[in-house]
Amino acid sequence: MDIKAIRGMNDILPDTVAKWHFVEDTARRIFSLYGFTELRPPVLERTELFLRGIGDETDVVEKQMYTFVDKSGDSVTLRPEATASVLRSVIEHSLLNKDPIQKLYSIGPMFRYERPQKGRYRQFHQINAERLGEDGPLADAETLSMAYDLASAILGHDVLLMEVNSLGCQKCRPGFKDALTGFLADRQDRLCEDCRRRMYANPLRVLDCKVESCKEAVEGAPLIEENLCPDCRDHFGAVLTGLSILNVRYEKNPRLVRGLDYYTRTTFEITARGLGSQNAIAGGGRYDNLLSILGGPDVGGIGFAFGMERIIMLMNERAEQVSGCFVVAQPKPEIEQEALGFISELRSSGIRVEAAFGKSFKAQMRRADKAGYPVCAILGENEMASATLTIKDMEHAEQRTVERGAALDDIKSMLIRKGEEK
RNA sequence: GUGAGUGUAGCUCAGAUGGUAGAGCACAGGAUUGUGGCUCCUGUGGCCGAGGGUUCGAUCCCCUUCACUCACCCCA
Repeated sequence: MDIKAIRGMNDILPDTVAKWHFVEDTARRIFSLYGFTELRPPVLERTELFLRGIGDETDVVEKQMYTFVDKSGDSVTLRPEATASVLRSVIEHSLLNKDPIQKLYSIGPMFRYERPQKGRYRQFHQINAERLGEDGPLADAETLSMAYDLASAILGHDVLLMEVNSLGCQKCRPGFKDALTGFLADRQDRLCEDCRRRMYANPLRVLDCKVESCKEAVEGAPLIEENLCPDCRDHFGAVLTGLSILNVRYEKNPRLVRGLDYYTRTTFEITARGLGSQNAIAGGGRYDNLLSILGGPDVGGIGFAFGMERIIMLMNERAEQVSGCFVVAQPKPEIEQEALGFISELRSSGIRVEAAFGKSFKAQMRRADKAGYPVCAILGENEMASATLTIKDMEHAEQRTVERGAALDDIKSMLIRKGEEK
């Protein structure tokens, strides 16, 4: 086989798909508790959308997008994140005119052209939530709480850390940026090469640098929290109060920065232990200008993205519980045909049924065992002759032979009993 | 884009100073001609990542290349 999957694009094989289902089901359940509904945008959008939405100087846009020209000559891009697409859809369909508050989630693949490593792939999957039309800080608190509920429902609280920060708004951030740049300029000889470059493009990033000399140089740098305007300061304080009321365990991290340009005020990240260096399983924040940047109404929003691969790596194995009946038939044409009829009968009444035609008796039993079927129905020459079926309880290795007409009900009640035991 | 590591059976990995390979698991069959799991026996399965060079001979040495992994950058 010389054709392989494209680098960074992984097959999700049957033995892990139960985890994916669990994560998706949990998200749908929890999000609906918060009144969210699903919106499914396409994976391909006009490139322009992301240039405007994400910011054309961000790494994502500058070097990570799958962009190409389609047959009509338009530049199109596989979405690197969902927010821009969801907002485009909200604007295009005037959803905010129908209801000024929109609470939406979406689940699906994203694409970024990066070097793959643990927890980072070129096609990856996100669960995305957007809450539009509420400016109040408690909307932020609820949204963060929803993200935290999802993460802890899957992993428990122990491995999680929720970090929160405020990035200020259009009024107070520029002043802070200048102050920070000035501070950094005074000690740029102690900064690493990357940071000297970042200092002007995105000075907030320098605060987050892992290089030891940078960490030292940055000590005593102005903190955003001390430079927030009164409105932003009040907002941030109320968000934190809300989180406490909601019993969300969080830590303030004044160095927390986001890589996308559109964030304002509240930002947050949930990290988990055990993931290596890509340890953020969810991240997001408020974006009060993004709707209008994309040509929509001047309405604020807050949202987050949740990395499915990352959380799935941390989950324990989940075995699918098989409930159903495996039909074992002696490998002779007339017996197998009789079995096929019975199989169809079982299936019509909603029971999961499998058989393995043409395999030896022993091989059929082995398959039934390995697939985890709790019950087998056995049809051989004796049963054929006496119009009976042998029903075997696989867990207790007990079996009995019953009239053909009673077999269906017998299997049904046995499965119900076993279902209740678990 | 940068750096490091690794490529041998479906999976996890051994292997020899150069003489074309082995284990465990998995799979198939048998011991038990109509009964799974446990045990025992047997078997299938490998262009030793690809191309080139050195050599009588390369899976092993040299060069190139590709892939994967981890890390940096950045992010979910």
